[in-house]
Amino acid sequence: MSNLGQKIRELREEQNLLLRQVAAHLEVDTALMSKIERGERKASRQQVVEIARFLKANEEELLTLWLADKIESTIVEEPKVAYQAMKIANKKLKK
Amino acid sequence: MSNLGQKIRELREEQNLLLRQVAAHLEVDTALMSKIERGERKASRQQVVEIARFLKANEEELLTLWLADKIESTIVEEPKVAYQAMKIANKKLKK
DNA sequence: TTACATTTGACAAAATTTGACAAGCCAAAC
DNA sequence: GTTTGGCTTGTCAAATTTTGTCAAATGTAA
Repeated sequence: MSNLGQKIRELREEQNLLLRQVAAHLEVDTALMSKIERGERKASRQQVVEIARFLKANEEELLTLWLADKIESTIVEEPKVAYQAMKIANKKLKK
Repeated sequence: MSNLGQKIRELREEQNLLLRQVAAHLEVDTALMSKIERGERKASRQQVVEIARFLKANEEELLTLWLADKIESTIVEEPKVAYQAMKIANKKLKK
């Protein structure tokens, strides 16, 4: 399960909401919502924003998890050089 | 200029090679090679491997720069949460 | 069994990426 | 000032990847 998906599921279950209800608010199929929670599909940025609103979560926090997922899926194929590449990217970030 | 592109250009110029010559070895258009060096197009993984061979460079080093470029382009749109997301991704990496 | 929530697989539609081609720019040589 | 050669740029079609739906399957509680 992805960082974001896990968080969404937690929030949703805490509030006793159904996948169907969250999906309805995003105007997407329930199946897609299921996939997003399980990390089988990535949510779009706009979807993350809407999910945050609907689940009364901190938007920035969800966006952080969403971006972390993206980074993870970028590096996962290159474990050998991932760490070093992260270091380089991080350096640029600080500028 | 991208991390990888800059490195490729340095290597190529050190060896007094023309874009056209490197392009020929990859069997791509010179224009594409130019774009790769300037970071306007991403090289494929296989292309990076071939470039390393042709320019007698360390393959792992070039792959590192190539991955760093990918990470950078992933995070650049979300500067606000990028640092924190990197931290999360990095944590996962260590496992 | 029924009813309902979630998951799965297959697929079409949509979006993004890739690379070629042609035309353009620039400097050096003539 | 024209030609030459290397590099760059814009555009576009093709290829690839991603997205989201639908139908069917699975799970689950009553």
